[in-house]
Amino acid sequence: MSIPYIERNPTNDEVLQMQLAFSTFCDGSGQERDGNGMTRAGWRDIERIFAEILGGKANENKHIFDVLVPDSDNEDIIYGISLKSKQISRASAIEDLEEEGRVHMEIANSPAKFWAELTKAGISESDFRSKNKASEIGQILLKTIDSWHLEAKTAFETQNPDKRLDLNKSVYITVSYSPFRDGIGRLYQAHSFPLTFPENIKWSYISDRCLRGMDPTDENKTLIDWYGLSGGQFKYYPKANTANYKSARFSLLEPEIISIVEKAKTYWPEKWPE
DNA sequence: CAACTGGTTCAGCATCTCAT
DNA sequence: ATGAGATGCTGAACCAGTTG
Repeated sequence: MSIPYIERNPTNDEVLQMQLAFSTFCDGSGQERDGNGMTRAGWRDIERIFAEILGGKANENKHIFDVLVPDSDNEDIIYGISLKSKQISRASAIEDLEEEGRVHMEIANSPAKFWAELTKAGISESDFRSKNKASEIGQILLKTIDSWHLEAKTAFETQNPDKRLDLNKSVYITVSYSPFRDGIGRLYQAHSFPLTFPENIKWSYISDRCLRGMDPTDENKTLIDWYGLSGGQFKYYPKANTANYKSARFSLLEPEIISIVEKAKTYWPEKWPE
């Protein structure tokens, strides 16, 4: 039995499991409020869903890898999953993911870490402000992110000496979803991508604040934005149809909303003081 | 709608405080 | 004086909002 999103596309049944699992969080228990009493799964909920369905476990501690999944044949081989979720603002953008659409990932928000590496390489903020060394900076950003993965691997293998964390098959998984639309609700879709970035990204400043890397397979399309002076967001926009694996699109079912009190009464009908 | 900025939460760490 | 718990700060993680 191979692992969906890491070694193959999920089956129809596995997408159905995901649809139903996501839908449970609409009953009032999800972390995100979603109008008319509904809720929906927030990032922690999503980590748990993937951990359970893929047979792994969720870290829930803001580490690089949110979920760790053992290989189905050899439980000493572990794959890391870095999970991202993103509402795509344009209403029909979720449909566009089949063709030209791109997935939106916020890989990191840690200006301090990036700048530490840049400083080591002799690059200063004034270089950024004067729009110099674009490709040099871009390379270092990518290398920095790469080093986080290596650090995560080393840390894991130090703590679990008989296990191996396989970075080659570890992935980013992005859950993209549309805004709520009448009659449709929200549509969800998951895509998985390798941890490595493509080669030969061309970097240039597109404004005072943003260093941009263009997609080598389409020189007109943005692949990476880095806002080095405002929050340090590193945003990654791979084309959705270049994903390694993906789910079908799915909507959510609307369960009964169960209040916390109702739930408590259900669990402990005799204990609940009326 | 692309380009940018903001808000919230929490871990991790440093510093403070106060009873012993 | 000391050390354990309280307090506070920073940065990293997230999602989303605003602007032209």
